[in-house]
Amino acid sequence: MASKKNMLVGTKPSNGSNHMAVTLEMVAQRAGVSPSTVSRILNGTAVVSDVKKQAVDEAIATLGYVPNPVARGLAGGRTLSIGVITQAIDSPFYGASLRGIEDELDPAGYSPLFVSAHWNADLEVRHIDMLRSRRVDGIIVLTGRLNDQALKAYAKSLPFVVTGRAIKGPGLFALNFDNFKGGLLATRHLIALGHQHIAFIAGDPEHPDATERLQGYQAALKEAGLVFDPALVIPGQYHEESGLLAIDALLATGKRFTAIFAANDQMAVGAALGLHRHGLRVPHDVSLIGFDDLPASLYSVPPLSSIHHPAYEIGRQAASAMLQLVSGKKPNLVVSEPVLVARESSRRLPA
Amino acid sequence: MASKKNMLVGTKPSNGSNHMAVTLEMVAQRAGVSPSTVSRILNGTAVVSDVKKQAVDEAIATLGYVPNPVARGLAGGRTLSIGVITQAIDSPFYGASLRGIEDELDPAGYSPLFVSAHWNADLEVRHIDMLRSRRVDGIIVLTGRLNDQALKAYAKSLPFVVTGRAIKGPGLFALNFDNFKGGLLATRHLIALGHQHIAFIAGDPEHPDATERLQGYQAALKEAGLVFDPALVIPGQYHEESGLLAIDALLATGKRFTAIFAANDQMAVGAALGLHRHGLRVPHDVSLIGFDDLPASLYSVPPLSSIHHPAYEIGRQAASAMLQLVSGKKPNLVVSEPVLVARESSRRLPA
DNA sequence: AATAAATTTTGAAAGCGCTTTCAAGTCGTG
DNA sequence: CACGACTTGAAAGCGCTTTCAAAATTTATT
Repeated sequence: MASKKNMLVGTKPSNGSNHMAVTLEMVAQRAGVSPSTVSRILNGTAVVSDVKKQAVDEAIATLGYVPNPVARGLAGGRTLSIGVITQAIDSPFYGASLRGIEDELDPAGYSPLFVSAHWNADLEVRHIDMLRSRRVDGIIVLTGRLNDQALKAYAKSLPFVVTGRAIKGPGLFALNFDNFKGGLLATRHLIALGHQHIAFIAGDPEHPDATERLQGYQAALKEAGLVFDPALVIPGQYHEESGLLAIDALLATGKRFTAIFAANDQMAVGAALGLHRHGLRVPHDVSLIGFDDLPASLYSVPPLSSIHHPAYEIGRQAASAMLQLVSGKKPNLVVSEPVLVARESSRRLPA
Repeated sequence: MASKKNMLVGTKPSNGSNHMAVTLEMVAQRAGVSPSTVSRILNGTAVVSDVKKQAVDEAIATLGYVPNPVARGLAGGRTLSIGVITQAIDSPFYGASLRGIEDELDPAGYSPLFVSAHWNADLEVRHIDMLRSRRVDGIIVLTGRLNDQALKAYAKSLPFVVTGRAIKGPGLFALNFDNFKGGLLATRHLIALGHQHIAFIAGDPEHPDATERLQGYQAALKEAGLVFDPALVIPGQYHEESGLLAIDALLATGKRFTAIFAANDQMAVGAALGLHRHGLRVPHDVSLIGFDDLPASLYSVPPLSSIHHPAYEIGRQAASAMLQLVSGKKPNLVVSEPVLVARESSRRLPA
C-alpha cells in the first residue's frame, strides 16, 4: 500500500501540549483535494462541491486543524487581529471598553492588539504604523488625539473605528457619546435638588469631551436662569489629584457653593477627599456628582452620583462596527444616551 | 542607463500615510548585496564585512525600511510579540502590571498580546493555544490557574514567565510575591495599634495568594499571643461586593472587633461602605487595612492603609525576564518585598 | 615563495503556511 | 458536438530566514 506521494506527517513539537502543527496541506492530502480547495472552503471564496467539502470538513475535524494566522497574514489575507489604541491600558474608564472589545471580538475569532498612546499624538502615529506593519485588519481608536484629516487618510487603506468624535468617511466609523447632554443632566440634577451655587471641576480643555461637558453645565445653568460664574469653574486634568487640588482652589476663591459637578468620576473622588480634608461632609455640606459612572463609584463613601457612560457597551459597539467594516458592511449603530445615576453623594439642599 | 535587472519599486499604498511597503529585497538591491546578507545584518546572525554593513545600513535609512513582523514570524523567526494572559483586562490591580509589561517591552521592539482568562483554566488553555498559533515568542501568565505540571510542559516549547507561584524549569521563570509576609505586616500593624479583635475578610481560597495572606494573619496573631477566632474570618471573592457583604456577615456574628484586615483593597473598599451603611466610622469606630495598595486607595475616604504590592514593577520584571529568556539568558530577578503603607483608615485603639 | 588547507564571507535557493490568479478539466445544454 | 458555466488544481507569490555550497580570505605547510 504505497502512498501516492511523500506523506506529510507534521512536526510534533516536543512540548507537552500535543499541539501538532497540522497544516492546510495535510488537510488537503487527507481529504484528497488540493490545498487551493481547502483554502476556498475555509474562506468561502468559491463554490466547492458538497462531497469535497464534506471530506475536507472531516479531515479538519479529525486532524484538529487550526489555520495559522501568521501565514494568512503574509499571504495577503486577513490576520484576524484588530489593533486597539487606548490612552492607558490601566485606565479605569477605558478598561471597561477594552473588555467590551475583547468580548465582542473573541467569538468572531479575532484578537485585539492593545496599545497605549498616553494622550500623545506622535505616539499614536507610531502605534498606528506598528499595527499596520503587523497587518492588523482594522484599527479601533478610543478617543484619539489625531486630527480628523489624518484619520480619514489612514482609513483609506484600513478600516478605522473611532470613539469620542463625530466624523464620517469611507472605511471610517465613529461612535460619539453625547457629553453635552451628560453635562446638562448632571447639572440639572443638582439644580433640581435646589442648588444654585454649583461649582464645576473641568477636564483637560484639550479633550473635546471635556469642553462639551462644560457646555452642558453652562446650558443647564442658563435654562434655569442661574448666573454662570467663571470663578466657580476650576480647571482639572481628569485625574484624582486634580480633583483634590481643585477643592483647595475652590475654597481659596471664597465663593459660596453648595454643590460640585466634576467632569469625571476620578476627579470627583479626588474632590471628595479634598472636602473631607477640609472637614466638609458629602453630601451634608456639599453635594457632589461625577461623570462616567466608573464601577468603583458604586463603592465610594458615600456612593457617588454620576452620569452613566457605557464604556463597556461602547467597546462592544466599536468592535462590532469593526467586524462589520472588515466584512464589507456599513455599520449602523447608535451609542446609547447618557443617563443620570443619582446615588448618595448628592442631596436636596435644606431650605 | 539600463538597470541590471528589473528594478523593484515598492507599492505605495494609496492611503494618506506615506507608508511605502519597502521590503528587505529592495534594501538588498539598493545596497548591492543579497537578501540573505541584509537579513543577517538585521538579525546579527552572522559576521558581515563592514563595507556591506555600511551600505545596507544606509539603504535601510534612506528607504525607511521596517521589517515585516508577519513575514518574520512565518519564516520561523521571531514575531517580536509576547502573549500576556491576565485574568481581566480591566482589573485595577493587573492593569498596573499590564502597563509595566507594555513599558518594558516597547523599547525592545516587542508588542504584548493581552488576553483575559477570567480565572478559568480551560479558557487559559485555549488562549495559550491561540497565542502559540499566532507565533508569539513567549507567554507571560499573570497568576494563572493552570497547574504547575501543564505549565512546565508548555514551557518546553516556548518561554514562559509566570507570577504568583514558585516554580522552576527550563524556559520557565517565576516571580513570586511574599503574600504571607504581607499578611503578617498588615496584621502586625493593627496589633501594634492596640487592636486585639481583628477580623479578616478572606480572598477566594482557590487562589494560593489568598490563603497565604490568611496564614500571615494567623501567624501575626499567634506571635502576639492573641487567640485566632475562626468566626472572625469571613470568606470573600476579592471584589468590592464581597467586602460589603462581609460586613453584614461579620456584624451578624455578634462578635466584637475593632479592626478589619481585608485580603485586598477592593474588598476593603466594599467593607468601608458596609461599615458606613451601619453607621460605623473608619477609623474612629473600626480600623481598616487592605492589601495591594491600588492607586485608587490613595483617594478613598479616608485614604486606605494597605500593603504595597508592586504591580507595575512586577509587570516590568516579568517582561524583563521574558526578554532575557527569549534571548537565551537566564533571568535573575527578585521581586521586592511587601511594605506597609499606613494611611488614615487605621488608628490607635483608644485605651 | 608557492600552494594546499582551513576559515570566513556571501549568494542562490528552498522553504514557512496560506491565498489567489490562471488555466485546465467537467458537465450540461442547445 | 461545440460552447458557456462551474469546479478544481498547479503554481506563483507574500517578505523573510536559513541551509548549502561557492567564492573570497586567511593561515598553514613544505
